[in-house]
Amino acid sequence: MGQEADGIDLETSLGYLLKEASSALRAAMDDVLRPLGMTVTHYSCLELLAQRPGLSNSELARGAFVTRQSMNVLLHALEREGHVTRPAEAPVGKVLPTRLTPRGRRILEKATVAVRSVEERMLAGLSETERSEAFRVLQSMTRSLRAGGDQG
Amino acid sequence: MGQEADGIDLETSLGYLLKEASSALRAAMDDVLRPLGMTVTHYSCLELLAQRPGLSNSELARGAFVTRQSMNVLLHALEREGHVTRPAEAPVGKVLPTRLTPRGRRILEKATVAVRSVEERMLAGLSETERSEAFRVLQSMTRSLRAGGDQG
DNA sequence: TGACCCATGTCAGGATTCTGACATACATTC
DNA sequence: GAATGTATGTCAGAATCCTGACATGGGTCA
Repeated sequence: MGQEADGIDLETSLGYLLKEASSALRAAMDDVLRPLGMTVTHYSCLELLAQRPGLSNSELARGAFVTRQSMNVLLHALEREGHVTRPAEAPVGKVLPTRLTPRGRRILEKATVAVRSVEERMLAGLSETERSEAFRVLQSMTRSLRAGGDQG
Repeated sequence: MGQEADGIDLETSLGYLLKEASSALRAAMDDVLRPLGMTVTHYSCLELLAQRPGLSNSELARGAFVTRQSMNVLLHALEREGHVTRPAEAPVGKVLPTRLTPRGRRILEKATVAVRSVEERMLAGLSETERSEAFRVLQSMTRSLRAGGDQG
């Protein structure tokens, strides 16, 4: 009610609110990551590698929500800075498994502290049940959106 | 438990989930908007103008989560296509109030139908109480994130 | 009235990302 | 063993967006 055929009320739209929250999160993360010379994609890539060493370029791209090409240039930069290593030749197939260097692991630790503070600030004021509820709802939304994308 | 000082478990991170959901939503909206030759920012701008006619460039930028500069080039494009109109001179100050043309209103109606279908798909499987719960939680997150950003 | 501060619209430059395309490697099928 | 389909890494070009900067208009305060 209140939003007939004349438009979608942005004030009450969950889609708009989702974008708003995501935008605020990105901005907050960028703020705390900037002193470390890192960006959100930077951090995402490193964090993914810490949890699942040996990930390929394509897998990292999917995990960080960017294209293979973007992740490729990022990996080259990280390699140049000595934060990750990739074998010159693929052990099997074309996949070049990427791994963190000690230096990469070190800067990731700093970034993790910063990011965790942001996440805690975001969750401030929410009870434990509200957090798990939000978790389930967000998962449901993502699943439903992905399910429909295959029809085209 | 399970996510001590060695990192943030992306599988259980609400921040990561938020980004994932937002990314899926954007992809789904782009899919249904592409046949109309529109992008998400396009649509956001038109929808904002429909609800609050006379919005300025800067206000539209904030509402669509882009910079003034990006919104400026978008408005020029929309003006060239005859979807919006802006006075040649500012009635007061430097602000140029923007308004939808009948043609802009027409294409917005089509876009609204498409976007509404995406939003309904996203909300499928969620009860009414879950939706309002998600609404409150997302609002709380955004507010908390914004509150801390002013300290720098 | 004048100084100061903030917000706006706009221009130029650079950085980032994406779209499109290609060759290669593995798995599956016949 | 050959053909096909899928997935990967990479290159080139274009589109997009942002950072930095400038001049202008309005409000506040002395």
